Amino acid sequence: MLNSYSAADKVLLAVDCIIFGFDNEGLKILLIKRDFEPEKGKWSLIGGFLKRDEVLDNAATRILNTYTGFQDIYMEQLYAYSEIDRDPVERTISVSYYALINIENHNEELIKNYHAQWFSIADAPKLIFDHDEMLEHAIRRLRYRTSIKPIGFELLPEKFTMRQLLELYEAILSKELDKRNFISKINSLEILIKLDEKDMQSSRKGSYLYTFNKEKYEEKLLNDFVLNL
Amino acid sequence: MLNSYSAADKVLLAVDCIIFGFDNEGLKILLIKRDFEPEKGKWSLIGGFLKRDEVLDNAATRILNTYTGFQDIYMEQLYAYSEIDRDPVERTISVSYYALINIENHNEELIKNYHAQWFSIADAPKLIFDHDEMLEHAIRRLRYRTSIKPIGFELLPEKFTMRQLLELYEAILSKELDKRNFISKINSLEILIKLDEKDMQSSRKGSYLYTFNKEKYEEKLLNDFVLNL
DNA sequence: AAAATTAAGTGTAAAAAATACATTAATAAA
DNA sequence: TTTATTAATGTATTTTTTACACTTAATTTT
Repeated sequence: MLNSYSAADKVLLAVDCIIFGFDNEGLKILLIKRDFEPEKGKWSLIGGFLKRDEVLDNAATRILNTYTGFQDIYMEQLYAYSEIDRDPVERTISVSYYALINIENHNEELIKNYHAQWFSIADAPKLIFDHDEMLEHAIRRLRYRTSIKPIGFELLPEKFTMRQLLELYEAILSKELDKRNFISKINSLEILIKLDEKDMQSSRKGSYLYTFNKEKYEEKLLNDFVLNL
Repeated sequence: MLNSYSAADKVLLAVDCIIFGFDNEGLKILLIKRDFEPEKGKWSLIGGFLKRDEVLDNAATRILNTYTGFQDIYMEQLYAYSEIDRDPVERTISVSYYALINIENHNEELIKNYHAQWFSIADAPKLIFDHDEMLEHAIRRLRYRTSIKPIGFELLPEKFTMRQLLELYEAILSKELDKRNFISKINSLEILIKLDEKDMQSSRKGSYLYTFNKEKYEEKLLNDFVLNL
C-alpha cells in the first residue's frame, strides 16, 4: 500500500558540514583527513550521522562542535544528497549544512586532533564522495544569502574595518569591487556602527573599526535587503 | 566512535510534494484528503516514502506520477524537515519537493481516485504536520527561482499569451505588475517565440500566442538571468 | 626636520535601469 | 455604423548604478 509505514526502507542519515572561514588570505574551508575506511587518508568534509532522537539542525551543530569546539555558529541547511552509491559502504543519504566561522577564534587543539586543516577555496584538494558537489553548492548559496541577509559578519571578528568587509565580499563573490561604491552601498543599509576605535595594524593612518548593529537591523525590517555589488 | 556506521539510528525518509498549478483563477496547489491514520480526513501534501534503492529525485517523481499520472514534470528539492514529532506515528524525516504542473493537462481520473483537489493558494485549508511550513517555503523558493530561471513556462500551456504570462508572474509574486514594463522586460530576455497564431478566447481582437524558445535560451547563456519585476 | 611612503577616506558626473503613464488598433456584437 | 472589449505599443522622468582621482593622516626614511 502506498502510504504504509514500514521499517523495510529505513536508511542512514548523515550530515556533512561545509565550514567556511575567512582571513586576510581569503575565503577558506575546513577539511579533515579521514582516519577510517573507506577513503582513509583522503580529504573530506566534516560529517557524522544523525541520531535517532536528534533534529538535523542539532546534528549539524553537534558535529561542528565535536571537531572545532565551536558553539553558537551560524549554520544553514543546504541540500539532501541521495545517490545510491554515494557512500560505498552503505546506503546513506546526506544532508549538507554550511557554517560560517570567525577563523580568528577557532579551536586549534581540536582541529589538530582531528587532522583538520583550513584550505583556500581556490586550492582545496579533491574531496571524497560527492563532497566537491556539496562545496560548490554551498558557495552558490553563500553568495546568494550574503546578498540578502547580514550573515557575512559571522565570518569577521566582532570589530572589523571596511577593508576587511570589502575583501570578504570580494572573496565570496570572487570578483573585484569598487571601494567607494561598496562603502556607500553598505552605509546605505544603515546596519553598521562606526566605532571611535581604529585598527592600527594595516596602515599608518589607521582605519576605523565597525560592528554589525544587530538590534537596528532587526527592528528595521522583517524583509531582506538587496545588495547589488 | 564518532564515525561508525551503525544500523541503530536508521530512520524513515519521506518525500512530500508541493504541486503548483496555474489557471485563469491564479496559482493553485494540489492537496489530498488523507484516507488513512493519522490525521485521516485532513488535507495534506502528496507524499510517500523513499524506497531503499531509490534516489530522492526519483521518489519525488514516482509519488507525483502515482497521484497525478504526470511524467516529465519540473521538480526541485526544497528542504529536509526533521522535527522529532513531526509525524506522530514514527520518527520520519521528510524531504520536500515542489513541482510545476500545466494544470490544463492534469489527469482527472487519478486525482479523483485519490480525493485530490486543487486549491487556490490564498484559500488553501490548514494542512497536517508541518505541511503549511513546507508550502510557505515552496512559495518563497518559487518566487526566487522564477526570477532567475525560465521555469514559469512549466505552469503554462505550450502556447500562451502575454497576458497569461503576466498573470502568472502576478500570481507568483502576489503583486500587480505594469503590463507594458512587464512585456518589455520579458522581450528583452529574448527567449520567446511570437507565433503567427492568435488566441481568440479572451478578446475580439485576439492576442498573439508565444512559446518558450528553449533552444535559444540554452545556447544563449549558462548563467541565470535577472528579472526585476 | 623635511621628504617619502602607505593606506584611509571621501563626492560627483555620466550611464543605465526602472518606473509611470495613455492612446490607438482590431474585431465582434448590438 | 456604433459600441464595447481587450491587445498592442513608446516616451519622458526618476532612480540606481557605475566609473573615476585626489586629499588626509600618520609613520618611516633620509
